[in-house]
Parts: sequence; structure tokens; C-alpha cells
Amino acid sequence: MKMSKLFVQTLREFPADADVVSHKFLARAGYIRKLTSGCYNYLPLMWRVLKKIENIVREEMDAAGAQELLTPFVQPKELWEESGRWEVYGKELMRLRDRHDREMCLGPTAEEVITAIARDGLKSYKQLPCNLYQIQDKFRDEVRPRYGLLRGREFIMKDAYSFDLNEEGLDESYKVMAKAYENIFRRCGLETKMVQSDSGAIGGSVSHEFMVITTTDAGENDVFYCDGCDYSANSNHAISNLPEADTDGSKFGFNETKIIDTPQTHSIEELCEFLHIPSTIILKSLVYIVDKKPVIALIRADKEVEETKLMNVVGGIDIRIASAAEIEELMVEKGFNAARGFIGPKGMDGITIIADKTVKDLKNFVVGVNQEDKHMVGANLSDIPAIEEYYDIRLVQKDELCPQCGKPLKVTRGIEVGNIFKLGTKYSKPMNAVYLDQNGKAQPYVMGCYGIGISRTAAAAVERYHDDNGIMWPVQIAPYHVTIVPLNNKDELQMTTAKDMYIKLLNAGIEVVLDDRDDRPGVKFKDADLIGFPYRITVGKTIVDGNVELKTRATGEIDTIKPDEAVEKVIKLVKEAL
RNA sequence: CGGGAUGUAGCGCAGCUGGUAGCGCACUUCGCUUGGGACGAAGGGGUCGCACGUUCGAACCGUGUCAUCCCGACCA
Repeated sequence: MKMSKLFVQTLREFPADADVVSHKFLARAGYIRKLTSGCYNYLPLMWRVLKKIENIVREEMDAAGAQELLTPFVQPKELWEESGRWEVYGKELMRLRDRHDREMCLGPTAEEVITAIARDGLKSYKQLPCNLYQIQDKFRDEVRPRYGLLRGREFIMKDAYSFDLNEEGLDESYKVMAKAYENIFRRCGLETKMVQSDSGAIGGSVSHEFMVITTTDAGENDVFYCDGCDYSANSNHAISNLPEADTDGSKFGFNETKIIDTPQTHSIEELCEFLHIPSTIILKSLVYIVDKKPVIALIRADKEVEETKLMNVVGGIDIRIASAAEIEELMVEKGFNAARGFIGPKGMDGITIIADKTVKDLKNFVVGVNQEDKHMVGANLSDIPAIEEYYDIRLVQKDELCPQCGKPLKVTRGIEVGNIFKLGTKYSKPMNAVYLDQNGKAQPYVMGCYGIGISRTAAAAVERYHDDNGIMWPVQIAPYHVTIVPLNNKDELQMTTAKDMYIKLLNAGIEVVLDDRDDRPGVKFKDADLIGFPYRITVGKTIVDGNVELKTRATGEIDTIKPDEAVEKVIKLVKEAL
């Protein structure tokens, strides 16, 4: 490709609406252009990157025995009613009506559609196991799209679905996919961590996420991991053991149960300061609204509630902390007069109360009693409504102890590029998707599903590999492997040398861009760095001595060598990487 | 959903005490230059998001609307 004909417009400045590194560089280097909020045009350079990722995914999925197909982007309401998700999926599901007023949606995922396909085609145990996948646009109407390609509304996803005879078969399919995912991300030049995670709206029992560990702030997930063993988990799923802490209020003089004045202590910090106590002897009561109904969560006050865990315990879909107004409403309903800071579980009959495991060990603690400017001190579990079961609804924090080996846990940010779920019969049962076993008896498929964000993977690669000057693509997914830059177009020797190398590289199957533009060297260098060609061959004045320069984008390393050597070296480097 | 802000050329911005639009980059042509986003000259490109109102006159004032971005969504 000649640079003069390549469809790309690099910008001297970052677009004003870009916030994270990948968005900034992809927009500035001419890879993407926003069409509307959360939806991006993939321009020719971007499309080449995406196709490369897709092809790696295809090869590895095919090698793992999966079969590719393609389903429509628009899906009918009826299928979603079969699985029950039409009601529960929420606002992320982009719903629409056609001219006949029939309801449908844009596919955010395709469990229903592919389960329906399987149920028509997989009638016998002899046909199982089976794994079907597609690479397709998905649409999720995010509350707030942001971070460019990392959290768009429309995005490209590979989604695969496995159908097995039983749990053992699923375990095997799951392992095969986990291995395929490792291969895929390695071949994309990306280091990933496979971490335990919550299964969220897709449902199911076991799930893992593949995270690209990033130093930029674009990582949306906190990943806890252990240096001492292989434990690692998303914060929405992580568990830990707690270090020793003072949880008995008698050490701080609370030996008898009484209600005392604690004026203006609306926060835990203020309460600690007022009473001269650590937060570890306070029972914190948080009011959440889960699916429009109040739920009170109890936890030791130095710890935070992990909302996903709480939601899983309650069994809701939508969760948020209650507003001041909602708390007031609840207080009025229960006949109390207290604002945030003074809420407690006592007297909250009829309200769901969920207690964290940290509550169990509290003795002679401090707790709100739904009276403004007052707290109960020296309280014990007998002083609050009986708690039948203690759950883990706690957000793990750094330096808590690994649940497997006891070492302090570490935390890092990660971008989720892939996830795998064991679904079991969550979809096959309600959708009556069954096969006949050896005895002629109908059995629901035991399913798994496996996603990879193709466009997100590309963005994650930029987050991971860039410097101040631009992108540093891994060779495997770079839009082109190498650019040849003659510094002065009017210098005949430079141009003929550059063109000669260009032809040789093309003939060797290398993806090469010849920068034939009549621009000054600085312009060409800046663009080459910004776009992120893994290799750059510069043909400058040194050509009179028979030398060109081969520069490696990622390392900045420069070789001064003969043109033919440069050609050979690039061929070798690229072939090795692929 | 709540709050904040912004919509003026492909990109980044100015103009906003009302008088019919400008700068830098990019683009076209010519000259000159050629190892890290040169320089000079001459050009092309905009119903100032949209609608309604106020006014002799609106990018500018008012109302509404749409869009975009950011922050937050209450840790008691």
C-alpha cells in the first residue's frame, strides 16, 4: 500500500471528547471515528486490526472443534420470553418495534437464538458435544457509554455456546475453551490473567474472565491476586480471610448496653472520632434499593459492601444505594425519625436484612437505633433482630489474606477481554432444548458460553502498548507490519531503493506501506509512530554508503544495515511473530 | 436517573457588551525546503446543532428541543 493512497487522516491534536489512551490514539491516528455515542466507524486501518484478531479467534476456535455460524442482529421478543430474560434483562436490552408493532431487540448476546438453533438441530446424544460460535456485532444500551471502544454500545464480539450431555462434558468443554482463550490472547500478543468472576446477567454457576492487566486508568475492573499461589478473582467475586482486628467493644469501655447521644455523627469517621473508637467495633447499616424494594445490609463498619454479592444473595436484578429521600420515606413508614448515620436494623420488621459474616464476631458493638443523634453502645447480637444466616457480601480490600494460602492479596486494574461461563441448564430447561439419550429419554443440554470482545481486545492492546508518540502494536495484530520511509522523495537513489525494498517485501507476503508522500521527514516519522507500525525502514542520506535504518517501534532499537538485509530481517521477524 | 458543561469548516479553538464569521492544523496550486509535525504566496470549504421568539437586524439575547462530553448515583 502506498501511504499517499491509504485512507487515513492523522490529527495533530487529540479529539476533545476522547478520555482514555486507546480512544485518544485510535481517533487521532485515524483508526476510528465516532458516529454517535458509543458507536464507532472502524476505518480501514482499524478494520485490518479487527480482522486480524477475528482470524486468530477463528483459527483457535476451529482448532478447538467449534463451528462458526452467523445469526441475525435483530432478535424476536418471543425467544427472550421463553428464557424469561425479556422481563429481567433491563434497560441495556435495546428494544424496538417493527411496522406491525411486533416487539424485538438488538442482540446483546445470543444464548436464546443459538439455543433455539441447537434445539432444532441437535436431537440425539450422538450429535453431542457441539460448540457453535459466531463473530458478530452486539448492542448493549449502556447507561453511559465511555472509554471509546472499551465500553461502546455497539461492539464486535465472538460468542460461542457449547452443548453437552452432562456436567462432566461441560467441564471438558469449559477446559477446552479456557485453553483456546489462552492461545488466542497469546497469539494476539497480549498477556492475560484468567480470574474467577461473578456470572452476572448471563447467569450460571462458574465463570472466569480473561483480563489484560493495564497500568492505565482504563481498566474497569479491580483484580485481586496472590503472589503465593494461583488465586485471582475479580473484585465482584473475590473472597479473603481477614487479619486480626479488635471486634469487642468492651476493650473501649462498652460493657453495658445503653443508648447514648452521638450528635452530628453522620459518617463512620465522625462517629469514630466522637467516641474515640476504631471502626471495627461498629455495626454499619446500609439501605439499598433492590428492584425498587429496600434492603438493609449489615457489615462491620471498616468494610464495604460488594453490591454484586449482595444482589446475588437477595436475588435481584437492579441494585443501588438508597437516596436520602428514600431513607426518609422508609423511616416515616416504620415510625422513626432518623437520617443517614443513625440507621439500624432494630424495628425494621418486614424489610429484608442481610448480614455479612463480619457481623457474627462483633461484641459490645456500636449500632444505630433509628434515632437522630443517638447510637446504642455495648450492643450484642441479641439486641438486634435475629439473624438466621451470615453471608459474604463484603468487598475484598488490598492486603486482606488469600483464601487459599493466607498471603496478603494484591490488587491491580484489568480490562476484561474475554469471559467463559458454565451455564448448565439455565437456558435449555426453560426453552425446552433437549436431546434424546440412549434410552430415548429427553434431556436438556448442559451448556456453556464463551465470549471475546474483539473490538475491546484491540483497544486493550493499545492501552497496554503505547508511548507518548502513539501506538505500539504487537506485530500479530498490527494493521501493517512495516513502513518504508524515503526521507526525500526527490532523491532518486532513496526512492528507487525504497521502491525496490517495497516490491521485495510485498512479494514475500509482508504487509508493507511505502510512505511516498512528498512531506518532510518529521511528518512521516510522527505518523509512523502514531499509527504504530511495528517496524520502520528509513531510507535517508546514508543510502550513499549503501545503508538504511531498521527501527523497531516497541523498543526504539535501530539497526543500520544494507537494504537487502533490512528486507530479510523484516521478513524473518514478522514470520517469527506470526 | 441527578448534577455540570459544551454544540461555530474535517480536527482543535476564538468571536457571544446584537450589525450577517475568524485563527491554527488539515486540504488545493505555485515557489522553496527535506533526519522528528518547515517557510512564503495565492486559494477552496461553514444554513454558527435545530425550532420558535425578541429586534430594523441574532452565532451572540430569551424559551424550547436535540445531540455530545464529564462528574455523581449518596458507603450512613
